[in-house]
Amino acid sequence: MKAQALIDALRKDGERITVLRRAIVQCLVNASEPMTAVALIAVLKKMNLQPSPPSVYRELKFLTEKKMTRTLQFEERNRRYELVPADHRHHLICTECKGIEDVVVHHDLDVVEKNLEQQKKFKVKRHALEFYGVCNKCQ
Amino acid sequence: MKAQALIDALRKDGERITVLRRAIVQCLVNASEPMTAVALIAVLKKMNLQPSPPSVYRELKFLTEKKMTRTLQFEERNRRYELVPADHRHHLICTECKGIEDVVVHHDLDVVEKNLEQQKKFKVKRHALEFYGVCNKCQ
DNA sequence: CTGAGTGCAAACGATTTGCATCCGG
DNA sequence: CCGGATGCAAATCGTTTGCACTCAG
Repeated sequence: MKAQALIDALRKDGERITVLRRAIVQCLVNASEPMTAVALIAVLKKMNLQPSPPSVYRELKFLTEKKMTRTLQFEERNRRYELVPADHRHHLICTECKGIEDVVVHHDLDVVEKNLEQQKKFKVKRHALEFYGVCNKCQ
Repeated sequence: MKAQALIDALRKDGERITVLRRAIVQCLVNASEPMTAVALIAVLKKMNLQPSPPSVYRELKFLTEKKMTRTLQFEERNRRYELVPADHRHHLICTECKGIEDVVVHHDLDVVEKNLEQQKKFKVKRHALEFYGVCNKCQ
């Protein structure tokens, strides 16, 4: 199981494995879309954990520093968190149901970035690309 | 002057032209990058206006409903606002100085969107594309 | 004159911080 | 045992709301 592998990796790094840490990793592995901290807290409550918000935020920060998760900011108030995906992902965001779908799209942005570096002298480190629209179900 | 044209358009729509409204439009016209409400309030203060934050937020909401401005959300806490640009813009965001530069890039995302609509049955309305990196000055 | 626009105070909601306590290794 | 992890309360901070007052047309 993926969650166990992540936990093992943390343990190997000498990090403590607490109940909350294990549960949060498990939630993120199960999540079908990048989660907000608020949603994560709700799920954890259903698992009979009563985590305080600060603990959850600190844990997410910890995992992000460990480069195990990353943060995303869409056009909404809350920050979202997801496990760092192996491949280069972008997102489809439904403006109706607010659902988020991951996609791997084939694009020419590498070329675009090279041009930007030459023409604008801007050193591109990464890019964010989101598509907003209406998902299959909501049409 | 661009600001005057926008004000005239509003007046033509039967909207009231207040001191604050005119000043905010002027600020956005002058702005070299999408502004946060907080930054906008600071600039307005320098113009000897003492707008209350709620008034500024309401005004920005009004202008956005009028489709004269639009909101942007980068990977930072605050929302940003900019006049709706005539052409299709994206942004270069410097992670050092936090500066934002507009760019018009030539890309193949139209094709990507068509593929998404066919393969994922996701009706794309728009996309957001930002490049994060280090600007010329900060390198 | 009349309703849109405004200021002020307070509410809101996500996130952070300080601090005392707890527990994994 | 010991330092990292946690809970709780409170602070932060951008943004929103309620309400009474003001001013543009």
